[in-house]
Amino acid sequence: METSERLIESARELLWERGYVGTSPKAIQERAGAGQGSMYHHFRGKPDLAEAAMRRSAAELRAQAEVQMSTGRTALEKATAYLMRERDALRGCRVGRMAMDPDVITSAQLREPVRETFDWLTGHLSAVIAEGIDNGELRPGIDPDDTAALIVAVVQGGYVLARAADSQEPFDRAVRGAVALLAAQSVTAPEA
Amino acid sequence: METSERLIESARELLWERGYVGTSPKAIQERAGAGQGSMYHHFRGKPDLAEAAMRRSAAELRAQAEVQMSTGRTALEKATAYLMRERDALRGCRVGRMAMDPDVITSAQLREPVRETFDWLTGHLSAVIAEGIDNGELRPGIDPDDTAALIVAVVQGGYVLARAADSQEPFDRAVRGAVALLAAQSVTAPEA
DNA sequence: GTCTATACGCTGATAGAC
DNA sequence: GTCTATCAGCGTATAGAC
Repeated sequence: METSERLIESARELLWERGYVGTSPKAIQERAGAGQGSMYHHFRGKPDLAEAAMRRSAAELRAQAEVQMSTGRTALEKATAYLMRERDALRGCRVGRMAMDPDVITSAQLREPVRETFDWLTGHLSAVIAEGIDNGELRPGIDPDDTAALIVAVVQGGYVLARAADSQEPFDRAVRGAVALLAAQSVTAPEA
Repeated sequence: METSERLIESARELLWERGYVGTSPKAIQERAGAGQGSMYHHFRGKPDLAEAAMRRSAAELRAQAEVQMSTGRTALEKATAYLMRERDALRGCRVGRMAMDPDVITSAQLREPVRETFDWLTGHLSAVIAEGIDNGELRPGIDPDDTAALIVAVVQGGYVLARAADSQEPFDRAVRGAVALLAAQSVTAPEA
């Protein structure tokens, strides 16, 4: 693999494990097996390399979400497929984690890929819900945008609970809780 | 205010703004108006001071949650009161934020107050839901533990969405989405 | 209790040789 | 493209005077 590739992949891993503030250029170089000069030849500095790494992780997340959201036939199946995808809750979300980093959130350059990703994700889920309502599959009482935000938030918040507990369990519970409440909105299941 | 108090309060603010990895002893001292020696006289080091600060924030969070969960009469009112409490979504949760910090999560000493807090919180919400089901107020189809985890996760995940978007809106949407789905579980509102 | 002095490795770069 | 200096400042303390 090329040096520039290895730097991006190393940055992706370290940003996932330690966040932006907790990741030093030196650590990235060591993991990539590259020297100082090499990194500064390919990238202007830490923010540039981090942006490249974050954009790649964001693209990966979108690709995965697209698979899940085209996995089911009904809106409920699609939303459930997104929620129930297997996730290592203790590792958390490569993209969502960045939102908690002070230096990412105060930099327009670094926040932008994060913003785009969640915008895209909630937008697509909202469309799925809206279609389900139009179909007559879901009760019209729920708001598509609110419900989409809820779904994405449950996953992101589930990571917080899992890491606090040092256990996958609260993540799985939160997701199951959301799936159960959504299922009750199906017109074919009038009772909870 | 005593020096030791000022150190704890400064640490609380900085941990909230910048996380554990992003907060240096020096920055805490400067904000507290205290010297190096002063801090190391009152605390053994950064982890000790951080633990004191986190335990105080955890106690504060529990006290607030107790107020909200005794605010309503019915289970639905209590859960809704917890969800709808006014929150500055862009600042996030003082306790939940710590769960994303690599040095907190890998230290038993620092993770413990975070674990306790979410344990306590989900436990109490679960009891509220269970009581609502026993009362006949809520449909018996939902699991109290799963639903409690969902409620806590929505709030924590809402912070992620808000910070990613640099806007309060997605947080409010996620919370409203959760409130709407919960309300549909009330036996007095058979339809969504 | 608080202060200043000292220490050593790390952070995030730049410069210039190869 | 990659490597090895070199750098000023920060991070996280410890020691000892006052």
